[in-house]
Amino acid sequence: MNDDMTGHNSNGIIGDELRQFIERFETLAAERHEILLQQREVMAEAKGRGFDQRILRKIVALRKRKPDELAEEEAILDLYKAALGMM
Amino acid sequence: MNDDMTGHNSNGIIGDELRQFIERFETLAAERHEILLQQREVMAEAKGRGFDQRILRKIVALRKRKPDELAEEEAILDLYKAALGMM
Amino acid sequence: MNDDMTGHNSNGIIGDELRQFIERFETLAAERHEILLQQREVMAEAKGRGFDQRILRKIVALRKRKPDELAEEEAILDLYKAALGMM
Amino acid sequence: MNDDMTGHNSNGIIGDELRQFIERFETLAAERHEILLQQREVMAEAKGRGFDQRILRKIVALRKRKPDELAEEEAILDLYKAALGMM
DNA sequence: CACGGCAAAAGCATTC
DNA sequence: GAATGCTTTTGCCGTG
Repeated sequence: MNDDMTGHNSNGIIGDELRQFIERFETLAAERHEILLQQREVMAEAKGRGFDQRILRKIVALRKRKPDELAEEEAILDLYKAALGMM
Repeated sequence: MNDDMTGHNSNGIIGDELRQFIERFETLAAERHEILLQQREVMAEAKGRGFDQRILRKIVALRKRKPDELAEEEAILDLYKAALGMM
Repeated sequence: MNDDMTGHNSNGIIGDELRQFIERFETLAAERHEILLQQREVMAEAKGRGFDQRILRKIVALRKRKPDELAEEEAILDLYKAALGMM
Repeated sequence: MNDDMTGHNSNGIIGDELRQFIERFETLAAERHEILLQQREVMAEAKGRGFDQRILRKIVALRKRKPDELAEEEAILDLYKAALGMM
């Protein structure tokens, strides 16, 4: 903004340090975004090969979860369904 | 599915309670949907009067963000100055 | 902004009409938000009665879907699981 | 689970292809997570240098929104004028 | 007018 | 308990 030496603005030593942290952070954010786009590409390619993207994501989510937690949730869901006469 | 005489497919007290929560939730969801339809009507009417729906939605979005942003902008400036030891 | 008669700003006839559409739309949006809050209350109450909110939402989602679509998706999911040796 | 000799739990060509898409996706997800950790390191380092993490994140968010908003603001103004027949 | 893609909202879990 | 990031859902739009 200006180049005075008062330190009362973002061009002082403190400001420079702050700026560096922010820029490092933003660079990493950009990389993350880049990878996100690559993930979309993978999904698009899979779709092009005839797979159902929605279900692929379900599979990925399933693989990430602990088997016993998964079983637990299934059990409760069945319980509720039974209570509602949905089975 | 069962042989109780309540006329509901729920099984037992728990099932009834569960069903009530779900039905209340679904009723509210239906109301929300109803209002959504009214919003579409407003948009359709505006369109009939020669306005561009896309633009209207942008204006609404902008108006919504504006107050937040003003407040945020102010807050951030103060925080920023504090972080730089300017206060 | 001003009260001239050029029609070149948002206080002319056209501007008034535009404003009315926007305000009607925003009012409806506020109502929708209000109902959303009520839905959250229902869920909170159910949780207080010992039900699992996450699974309640799953039930609601299940009830909304067409049975045959549901079966179809289940089938594909099982197919993929089998292909991956997850069963 | 099966008796093929590939050393994979996949069943058949389709399973292999499916597995590849999923693993590529998961690898990218892991990379994304890795970068997230690096972002946290940057923040931690900044904190160690006396900056307030909450403020830093706000600044980043503000910087991110700014360009978008400027562009949008401009666009909306033009659209708005067009909608009002001012062009 | 249905359908799929895309953008925005909301729910959920996690982290600080 | 506030805030961040991720996932899922929702709503909108263009195309066939």
